[in-house]
Amino acid sequence: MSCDRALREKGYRLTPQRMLVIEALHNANGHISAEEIYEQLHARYSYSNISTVYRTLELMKKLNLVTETDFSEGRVRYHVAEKGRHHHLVCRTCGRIIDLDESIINPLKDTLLQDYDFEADLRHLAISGECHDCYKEG
Amino acid sequence: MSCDRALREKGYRLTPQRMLVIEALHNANGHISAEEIYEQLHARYSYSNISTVYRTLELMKKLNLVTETDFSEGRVRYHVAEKGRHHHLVCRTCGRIIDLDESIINPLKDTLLQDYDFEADLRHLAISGECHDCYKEG
DNA sequence: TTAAATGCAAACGCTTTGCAATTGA
DNA sequence: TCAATTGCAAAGCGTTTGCATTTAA
Repeated sequence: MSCDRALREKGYRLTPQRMLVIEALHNANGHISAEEIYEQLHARYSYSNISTVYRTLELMKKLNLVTETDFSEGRVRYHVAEKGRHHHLVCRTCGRIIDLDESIINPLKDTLLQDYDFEADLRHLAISGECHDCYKEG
Repeated sequence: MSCDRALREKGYRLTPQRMLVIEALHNANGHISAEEIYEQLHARYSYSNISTVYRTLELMKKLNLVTETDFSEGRVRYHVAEKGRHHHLVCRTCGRIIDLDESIINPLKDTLLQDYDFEADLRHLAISGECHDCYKEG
């Protein structure tokens, strides 16, 4: 279901600002920060505000329409939930981000459930480390 | 090797402030925040400052004497490296933290290295989710 | 003696909030 | 109509920084 409809169905208003935030999220290739969303919003709607972006993102998180990932950059990045679950390998040296399929993590998820009775929420994991090129040199 | 000696050997001074920061880290049962370290430091050394705590922690991170873990609390927590590597399951509902042995994560680490040529830094992973008691009720 | 380390106060960067004005349904 | 939403400005919070002063070695 589209984010637009999801908002409406829960009784929330679909304002121009919210539409543009949703559009920025969808157009983003990869993960996008609140600041970047705001830049796009502001370019098309100059009398808009970053607090609206944060409020919209908070709402969308609550409705499970976006997920939040912390790449340890001092700010958090957002991603539309419906684009699928995947994970990230973040190279601490060159900054490269390698996408990782959910299936790689599933064995761990299963172990945690069986051995620890813990239902892990592994929707967007960012694993830090070093990529091949960088640790070859280090 | 003790943190005190490690600092000395690298040519850094062992100030009273640094000793108290190290002591707070060692006495901490589990993970401790900069603010909590500062409270202990300040109680014994009233003319001390939180910026010293941050500077000491930064130095100790650089020397691999402490590790940093983000429990998504809006602040980061520290832990002496020599106390051993372990991971955490954080229940998003009741806040309970379950310690997890490193060995649980090793298969994933191996997979990432073999399949992705990625040397993952999994020294202190915090995995969010729900513990048995909470997801039984949810 | 002197470079390293500290205290202080101010700045920083991301995020949140109170409130009056606006607006979607 | 009128509660939901917004813009604005200011605050909040953890963390960092510039600089004069102090201090460990």
